Amino acid sequence: MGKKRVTLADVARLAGLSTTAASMILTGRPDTRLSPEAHKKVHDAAASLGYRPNVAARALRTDKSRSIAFISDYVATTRFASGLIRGALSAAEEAKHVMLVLETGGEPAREIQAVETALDRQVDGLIFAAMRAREVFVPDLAINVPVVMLNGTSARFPNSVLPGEYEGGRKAVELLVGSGIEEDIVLLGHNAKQEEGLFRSETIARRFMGIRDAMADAGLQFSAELSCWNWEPNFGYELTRKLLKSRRPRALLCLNDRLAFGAYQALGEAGLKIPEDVALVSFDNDELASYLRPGLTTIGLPHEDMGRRAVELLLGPQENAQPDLVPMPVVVRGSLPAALSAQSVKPPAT
Amino acid sequence: MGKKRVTLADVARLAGLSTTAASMILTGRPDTRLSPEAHKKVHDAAASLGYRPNVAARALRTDKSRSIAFISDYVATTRFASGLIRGALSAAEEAKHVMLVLETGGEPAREIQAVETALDRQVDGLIFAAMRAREVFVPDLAINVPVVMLNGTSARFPNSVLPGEYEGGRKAVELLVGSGIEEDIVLLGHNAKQEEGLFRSETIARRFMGIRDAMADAGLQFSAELSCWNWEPNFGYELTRKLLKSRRPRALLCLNDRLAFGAYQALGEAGLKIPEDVALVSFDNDELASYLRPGLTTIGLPHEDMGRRAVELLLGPQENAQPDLVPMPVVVRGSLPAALSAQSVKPPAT
DNA sequence: GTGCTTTGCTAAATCCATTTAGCACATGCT
DNA sequence: AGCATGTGCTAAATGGATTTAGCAAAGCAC
Repeated sequence: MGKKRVTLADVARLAGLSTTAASMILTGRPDTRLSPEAHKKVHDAAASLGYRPNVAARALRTDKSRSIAFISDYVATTRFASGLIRGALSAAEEAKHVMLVLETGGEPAREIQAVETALDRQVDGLIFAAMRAREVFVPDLAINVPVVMLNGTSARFPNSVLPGEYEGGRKAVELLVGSGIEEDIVLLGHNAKQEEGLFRSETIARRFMGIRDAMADAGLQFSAELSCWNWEPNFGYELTRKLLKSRRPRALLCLNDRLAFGAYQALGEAGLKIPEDVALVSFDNDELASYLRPGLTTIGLPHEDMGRRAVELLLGPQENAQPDLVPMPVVVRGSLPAALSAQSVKPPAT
Repeated sequence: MGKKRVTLADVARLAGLSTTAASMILTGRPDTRLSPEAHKKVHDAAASLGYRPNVAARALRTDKSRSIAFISDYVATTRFASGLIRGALSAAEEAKHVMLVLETGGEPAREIQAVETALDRQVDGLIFAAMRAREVFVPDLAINVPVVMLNGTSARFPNSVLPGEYEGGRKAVELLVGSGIEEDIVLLGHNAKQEEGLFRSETIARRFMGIRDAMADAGLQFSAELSCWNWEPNFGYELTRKLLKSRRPRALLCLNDRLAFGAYQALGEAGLKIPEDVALVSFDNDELASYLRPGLTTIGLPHEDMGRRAVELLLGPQENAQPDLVPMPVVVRGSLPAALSAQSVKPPAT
């Protein structure tokens, strides 16, 4: 019936020592002067009783809970969030922390709620994750624990983890050039506001910069730039269809995989072969990209690495205050003319 | 500098009452005999100081933490997990609980770890979530809090939340029949072991039963059943391609959206029009299904509802001990000949 | 043997909210 | 007046760990 949990006092009693001694030994204090025999007795007692410390009691005393909060705007609209969460979760587990997940829907009231809830529970750190990389609103509350922005930035909290979009943009162009394509490349998904960093995402602006710089370095120009305000498959489809009425490009550089997916559909209908007639490169490494035939070559968003990195930063020494740029992996599949073989490739040296 | 947190004692002092009184008033005890003035004074004091109770202290005393643990095998391999998590998260928020998310990778050692970690933290309940509905291994530990199995079952813990696969299976067939298709229907993704419930998922067996029963009720038989051991796009593609060499079916009943996706590709290559030449119905309501053209009509897995339901069961009165079957929504898109218009439809009366 | 340091350990305070037991006074009844 | 009952509130114990302050015995120097 009433078998209560084993407490430190029980362990101490069995070991024939004080709770002080037991506590010091089990928490592994360094400067203690307790004898080796005492250590052994306490450890044995703890093991034989199956002692597990009461986390609430410990948190009450120490104000540390070995837990962190992952506060995100959306966890649903995700092929994104789950990667971030998974990476964070795994790093947290390694650091023997648990992770509270909170969702705010981007609503200020819920954001305040979430932060208060987290702080009430003595979390040792906060991660603010945004599903679209952007300047994130962080409620104006006194926060007395470390904060890391994940896939977003905040003026108040300089520590952030972002995808290395500039390099990613460059890589996409380099892939095209590297497979011998040097003319009639069309950019699919151009958006002036995004390029200026005004809409949705600052980091996308860097992706554009990388693309532009690499094009310039290769001495190339896009033969057309197709604009849309949203990067969904039907835009990719419509834009590509319209394009094909007047010309037939050698390659499409798509700003994400869903646009590329739409483009595949339009190319298929037009009877064009990928990559023989038209080659494609894209961004994100959506699950989608591996389902297409041929597989879509894409510069992946390193969500899992980012989540992991955020936790490491959070629990680490809290020094550097510049954004941590996580390299975007190059995932080579069949949508480019051969040269490289298939399979995923980690970011190369350069 | 050292502005500490406001404690209950501070509130009591400001209100000119004892901490006992403050505690009783703030926790909203029903049978208290404290005066209305006392109530007002305490509430005012708490508000003016911005008092927030220390959750650790409360948990220590009451053994309740207003938190639950969501223990899942995989959170990554997900278009699935995120729906479950999101639903659970939102129900937890409504119930003013927080949710710890733990991932085990299906490894027994980590499962034990996860349960211990959760219990150490005084969680008020455990949700064991499986990414594929199945009998789930639950570590053999003393668990003294409610447990709900989510998308899985366990002999030890009868409370579970599962998709209503039998009805879902029926609905898929009824959709085909309802749009006037009565012959030459091919089943894509048959798998004897799954149908017997021996492989991966028990609940899939019920999906098959629903399909078979509804076919029988309509007096129909499949003109072919294409088997494969894995429901990925390339299987759908290859099987459909092979099929098309010898015959041209009127409809494909696909066991999930990814198979259907593969079928779309093969049908497209063969120049067949959907739904005029070949109609499709499928299961899951993957994000994918909405990207296809025409959109894929599919019987959705109600992950979000399931997650939500699991939390409600967990925090509810703990009575019923039979599986809670959450209805699978019918999502009508363009892959069936008209009759019903577009858009998502909630499960109809029958 | 006196005085000082070191070694090995412990008593008691502390973190903060909840809860049990019960006090002091007022009211009602006879 | 005497006793029971009700009202409004509080002192103190409690939960389980960590941590501060410090005690007793042993070792050492001279």
